[in-house]
Amino acid sequence: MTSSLRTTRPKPRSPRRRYHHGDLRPALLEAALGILAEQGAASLTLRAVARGAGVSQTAPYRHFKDRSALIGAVAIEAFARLGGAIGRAVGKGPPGLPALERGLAAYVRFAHLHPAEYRVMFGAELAGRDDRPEVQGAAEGVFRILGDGIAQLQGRGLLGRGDPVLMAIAAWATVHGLVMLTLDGRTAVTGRSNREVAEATIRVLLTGMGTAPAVSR
Amino acid sequence: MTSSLRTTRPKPRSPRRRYHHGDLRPALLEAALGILAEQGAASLTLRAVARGAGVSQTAPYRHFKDRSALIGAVAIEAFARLGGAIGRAVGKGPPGLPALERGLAAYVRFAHLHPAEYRVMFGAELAGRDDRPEVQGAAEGVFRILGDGIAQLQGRGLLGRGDPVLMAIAAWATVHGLVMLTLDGRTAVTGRSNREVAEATIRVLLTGMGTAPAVSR
DNA sequence: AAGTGATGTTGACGGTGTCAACACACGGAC
DNA sequence: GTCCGTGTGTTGACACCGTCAACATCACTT
Repeated sequence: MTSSLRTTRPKPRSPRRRYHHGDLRPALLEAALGILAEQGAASLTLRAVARGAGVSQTAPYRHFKDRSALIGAVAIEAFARLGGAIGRAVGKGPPGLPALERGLAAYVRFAHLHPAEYRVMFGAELAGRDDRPEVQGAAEGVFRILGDGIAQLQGRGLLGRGDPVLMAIAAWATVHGLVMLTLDGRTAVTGRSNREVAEATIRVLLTGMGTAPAVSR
Repeated sequence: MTSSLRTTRPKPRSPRRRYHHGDLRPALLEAALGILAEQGAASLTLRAVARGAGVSQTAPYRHFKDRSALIGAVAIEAFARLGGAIGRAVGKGPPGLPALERGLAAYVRFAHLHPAEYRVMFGAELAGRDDRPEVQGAAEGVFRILGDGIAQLQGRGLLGRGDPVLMAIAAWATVHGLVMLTLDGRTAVTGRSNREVAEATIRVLLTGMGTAPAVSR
């Protein structure tokens, strides 16, 4: 439950090859991030992570129930960092609609900087599981930033009326789809750059939210 | 290259267990669709498809270079059906913006009706491969419907100005993200129904495209 | 009638997730 | 200080997967 990457290593007591690693869980998550960055999401295998931590292939089972639990832990960390990146982007600069735009751009930038991690966050392994509430919670944390911001802007009359939750979902769907299409190389054939595509898409979204009659509910 | 599901079986000559299947490729694709519908995309394995067609596990290699080629063939078929569904929805009813809205709704409906197939179309196996141009082509076919429609509506002054390609990408990204989030159950916690979510998102999108200053280019 | 190329099968290899049984080592109870 | 229990890591094994090489079958040409 504590998660978080290594901060202070407990006991590097003996110098060489000891039977117990002593700090395996963070080491596994670290190895997972390394694999994601260097080899991509497809190579994120339980055995590869164990190898990366210099440990036997079944050792991870002492810290993660199964492969998808490890994936989930990685996703939770990544969601937290994504939320941090968005929060920082929103914070530094003028408030209001520009802040919302900076937040959305930060979302897209994070995904483009860490494509493999983003794929893990929204990959098939974690899709549609009502177990693993912690992963859902981490995702909701990011979503809440968006929803709160939108509700606030609505209150100041800077966005159209309507259910802020539905509007937040629409915004999330837009940036998520944008990220997925660009990450998958689906927009490459059009000759437009990722930057152009992102700017145009966010502009359409902001325009739509600005004057949207949105929804009856 | 011929693809397409079984239309006329060539020779069911001998009644029982013959060495050569005689019509394997379509049978494999049929089996793949069955697995997708009944067990989901995760179970779409080469061996399972072979079992489904009642054939040895390596028989598919006579018709598909590797697993991802089979996946690609399934995706191509699915893209074609998606395009058909969109075209039909656009065709039946009044033209103009309502037609665009019907097309977008049909896109979302198709994905919700065939979630496993949609996951295959946009799954990690096919993501970001510049080989397999046929899959890219099939996806482009659907994209072109959208782009042409948007350009046409722009010409009639029913949509905002700007690069129609970028606007089409924005629209595609929005519905794709919408589909992904709902398919993955990510919007379930908000308590909003898929229908509500889809309608609100499409409304925001249409509003954004209607008056969007869009893009300099 | 011969044989040739396309189509299926058999057997095998390495890789993967996962489980059961075993080995080690740290910490508290006496 | 010794004993031992529990958490942590290892070994060995199983089933499943994608893939390849070698072999079997069969329809069609000549």
